[in-house]
Amino acid sequence: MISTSNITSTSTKNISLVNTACMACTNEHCLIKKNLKSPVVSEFTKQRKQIRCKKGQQFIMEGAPVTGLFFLLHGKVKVLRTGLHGKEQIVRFAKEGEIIGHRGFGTKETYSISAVAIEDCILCYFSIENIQELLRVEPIFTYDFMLFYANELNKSEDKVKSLSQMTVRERVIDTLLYVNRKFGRKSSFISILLSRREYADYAGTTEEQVIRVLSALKKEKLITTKGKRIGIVDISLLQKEISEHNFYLDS
DNA sequence: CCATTAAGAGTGT
DNA sequence: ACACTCTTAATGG
Repeated sequence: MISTSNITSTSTKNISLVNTACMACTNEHCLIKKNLKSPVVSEFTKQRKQIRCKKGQQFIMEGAPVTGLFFLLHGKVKVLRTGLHGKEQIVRFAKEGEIIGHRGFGTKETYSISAVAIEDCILCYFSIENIQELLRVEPIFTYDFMLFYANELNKSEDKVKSLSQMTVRERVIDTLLYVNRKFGRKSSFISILLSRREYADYAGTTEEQVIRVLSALKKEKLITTKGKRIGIVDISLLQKEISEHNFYLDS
């Protein structure tokens, strides 16, 4: 679950931020950072624990008792649920500023999802007791939190729709647009490294299907590839292909 | 630095 | 889904 073992991060890109205080944090989208002007929230911040997580490391295990809530300070994470046949379904990807583990929170006493780092990560962690206390006493924060939940619910309903109504090709395209929107591009390639398998796990298909759709898109000059990297050439054509079916989602 | 090996991409059946 | 080839990344001398 929570990785206590934290090998001091070595070679990989300087993640040398040591105990970045919330005050100095640059994640403007973080719900805590956003509400720091509240003295209650600011005081609460002292309960924060910082956890480092290496690429590939799992820090939330589906089915394990809920202990707290994670805020992603740095890095990228995939959130997944193990399907009936042992297949993993990627529910969403997360980047800096996002909350992870919120679903096992409330009535549930175990996490309903797993979370694993797809890059070296730094996580901010708060125990469930601390968060609950904050939610009880600070309505401004609670309100933001509620908005966040409402939004999450929308997205997951949209995801269900896309999985059940789109063709494989459309789902792969939808996935490409989603990661492109979320992580952006760097020198004409989507700035995240995902295996074809991971694209498949998000799109709800198999690795082979993804590879085939990708090479078809490549032939049609809609995307380019270089190893694992994928670059979108004609984003509007891809969007069009999905929006024509009225399934273009902004999740 | 090069050579070996492992992992992942891509394709045909 | 499986088997196979090819490419690229990781490892170790």
